[in-house]
Amino acid sequence: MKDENKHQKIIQAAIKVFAEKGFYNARVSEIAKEANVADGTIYLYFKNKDDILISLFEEEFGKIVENMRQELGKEKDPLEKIRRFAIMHLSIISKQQHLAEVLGVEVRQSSKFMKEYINKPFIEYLNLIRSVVIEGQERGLIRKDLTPGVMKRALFGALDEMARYWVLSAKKKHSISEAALQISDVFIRGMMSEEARKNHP
Amino acid sequence: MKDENKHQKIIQAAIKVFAEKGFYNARVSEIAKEANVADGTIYLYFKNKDDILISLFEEEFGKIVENMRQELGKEKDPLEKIRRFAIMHLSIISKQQHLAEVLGVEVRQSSKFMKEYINKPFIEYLNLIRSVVIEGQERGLIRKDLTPGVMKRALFGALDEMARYWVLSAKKKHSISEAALQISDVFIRGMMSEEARKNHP
Amino acid sequence: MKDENKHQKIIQAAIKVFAEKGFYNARVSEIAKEANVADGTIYLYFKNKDDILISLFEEEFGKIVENMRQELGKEKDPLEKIRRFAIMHLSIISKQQHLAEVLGVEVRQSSKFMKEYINKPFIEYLNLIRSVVIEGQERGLIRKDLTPGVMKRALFGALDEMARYWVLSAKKKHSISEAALQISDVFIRGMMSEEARKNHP
Amino acid sequence: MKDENKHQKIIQAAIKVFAEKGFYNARVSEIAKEANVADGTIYLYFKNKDDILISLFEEEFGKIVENMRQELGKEKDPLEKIRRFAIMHLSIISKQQHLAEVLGVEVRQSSKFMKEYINKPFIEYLNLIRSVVIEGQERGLIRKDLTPGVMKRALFGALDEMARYWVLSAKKKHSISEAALQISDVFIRGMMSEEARKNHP
DNA sequence: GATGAATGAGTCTTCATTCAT
DNA sequence: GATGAATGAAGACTCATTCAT
Repeated sequence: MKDENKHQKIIQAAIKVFAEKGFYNARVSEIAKEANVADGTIYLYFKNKDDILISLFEEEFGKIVENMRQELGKEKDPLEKIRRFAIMHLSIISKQQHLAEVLGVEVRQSSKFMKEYINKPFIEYLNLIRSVVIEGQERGLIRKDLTPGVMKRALFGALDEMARYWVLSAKKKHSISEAALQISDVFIRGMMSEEARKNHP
Repeated sequence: MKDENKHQKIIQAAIKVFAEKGFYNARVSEIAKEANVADGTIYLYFKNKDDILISLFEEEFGKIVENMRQELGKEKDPLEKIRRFAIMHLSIISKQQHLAEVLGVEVRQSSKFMKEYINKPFIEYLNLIRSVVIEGQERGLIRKDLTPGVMKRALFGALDEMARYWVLSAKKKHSISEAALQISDVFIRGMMSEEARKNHP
Repeated sequence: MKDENKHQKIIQAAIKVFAEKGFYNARVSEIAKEANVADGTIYLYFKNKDDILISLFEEEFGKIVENMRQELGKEKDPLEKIRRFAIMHLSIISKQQHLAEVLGVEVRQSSKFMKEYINKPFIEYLNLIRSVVIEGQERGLIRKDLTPGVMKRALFGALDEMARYWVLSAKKKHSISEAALQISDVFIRGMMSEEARKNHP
Repeated sequence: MKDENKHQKIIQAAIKVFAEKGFYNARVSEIAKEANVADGTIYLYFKNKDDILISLFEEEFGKIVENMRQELGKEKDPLEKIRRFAIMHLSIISKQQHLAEVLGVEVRQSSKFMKEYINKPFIEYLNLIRSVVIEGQERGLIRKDLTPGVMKRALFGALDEMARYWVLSAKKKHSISEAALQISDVFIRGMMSEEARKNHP
């Protein structure tokens, strides 16, 4: 497993093919072709087809999580962090549609076995929101009656459903960034404490 | 091809098996066994494996949509309707976990061909929310700067992501109905107009 | 097995379906439908699908053999008998195309097991020619160096190949009776003894 | 998909298995076993089971047609060509019995779809006879009242029926080459013009 | 390391046949 | 006898994975 470059080429090819066909309808030979590599070569870099998906997740999603973490670090206000999260999430998706499709779609359908592997970076991603919520509650900006674990899923789900629609629809009616603003706005207003409301626009 | 009862038995068996294994890992023979029916019998009631999933959607999701429509009809206040929607949605899911898994998971991964068939009842369901939002805006209860088409996906996504977690997690930490209340509460507060806020608790 | 009428209805339906689809591509259910009979009813009159074909042969081919035998009986001149055979053979085929297709086509492809049953009436039919040839040789009208067993197959094959073409071709270019005359003429001239040639036109 | 040798091995195995069982009773797995190849390998060289038969025809029958064409080219006398044709036809069959069975039997029963593909070399083969007849007529050696298209089928049918018998019968009573001589003799005498008769033995 | 031809286990689907009504 | 819903054995074909070159 020397050639890091070939590893990447296969991952990128897999993203494309998985996005187009879905994991189960994707053929390993097609990924190989897309990567300009022989079928057998795939097995020098990955244990099996499942492993391609798992690696893809860990690596590509890992980058996104790291990216998002850094971006949120730049903002101090927890309520603003929520807006940033929404905007960035949908921006990532609009920039990497294929990857978004794979992450969004295949997270759910993959067999129970795979879920185990896939969930880790996913939960880490969700917990970025959770931390923001907790921080907001500690600072008195977010209502304390809201469960952070519920909010993280609600916000992620809202954004993600929007993203799925946007990725799959050909027409792209709603501007994706406008959607990000609206959704984050509803969450911010909905979650903010009475106290925060007085100081916020 | 008479026995309506057998059709249902197969659908129910399919819900269980699809929920457990996912569509692609489900074996037709396993559905047959679960339905106490011979493999071949399946093909007296369904064209092929895909057709089982498609029928399942149209029939079972259709019932849910109808149910929800009637339930929302009983409530007059649009903001209350949102709460009801949330509560009912998660209540349906907690009562029909297997079905929820199939609907939630397979909607996304099924091949593009199937999506065509599957989307119809799904969009109808989403549009129940959209109607409520529009109604709320017309009555001045919901901010007019929010796009109904964005809100319907945001609310559905929030609830659905919560549901997925709840269905898949073994421990069921968060009460699902408590989550429904929190999520609907955030959406109601987040979407309500300044005017409505004065009259609402 | 009382209803002789139903037995016939099934045989007739089978002739039609076998002719259209061939034995292996014919579905028992299709024969049943064509015969206006339930699938299961077929098995009250026939042991299995093979048995339909075997019975069909024995009965329908049997009738033809009997018919031909009588017709040949009316003619005294062996050489004329050959002409009659040719004309009648192709006339039967043009009148019962479906049956002809089944007899002609399925005789050959059916499994070895079936051949055993099917061959009997077929050989009987061939032997009608053989008898004529022998008779002709005894009367000095046909060359004695020709083997009757070879001639019977040659004449039958010549007529049958012509028939197959005629049955399968849509356009029916060559008149079938004209073909019968030409073929029998070639055989008569080819087989007749020097002696006979002097007395024949 | 390189190995031309493997393609041939499969074709040869198919000839054997089709001859023994017939196309419909032949199992792909049996052909694979006979060819010392895995089941799946067959599908690297052929699209499907039908395609094996079609390829078999085009390739093997093609060779025979070419062979016969060259052989006939060596003979100048049209009447002699007929004898040669008969002798060669039955000689080919006696040398390649399995192939003969497949060609002779499956030509007729194959589904209408396949016929399209199969007929081409077959018609080409028949037209070798047709050309000889026409040539004979032009040279005044064959009676002009005979339709070449009828004669080609008659001669082929006569030989083919003989061949079928010979191939299928265990005992091989009649010598096949003796039969070829008798049949061609009958056709030659039967078709020759009065003029030719004077000059011929 | 790279290749891609070969493998063969695994599955959907068909359809002749049965049998409860 | 007649029905036709139900059966389940059987087979064509696919495709992830291997391994000789």
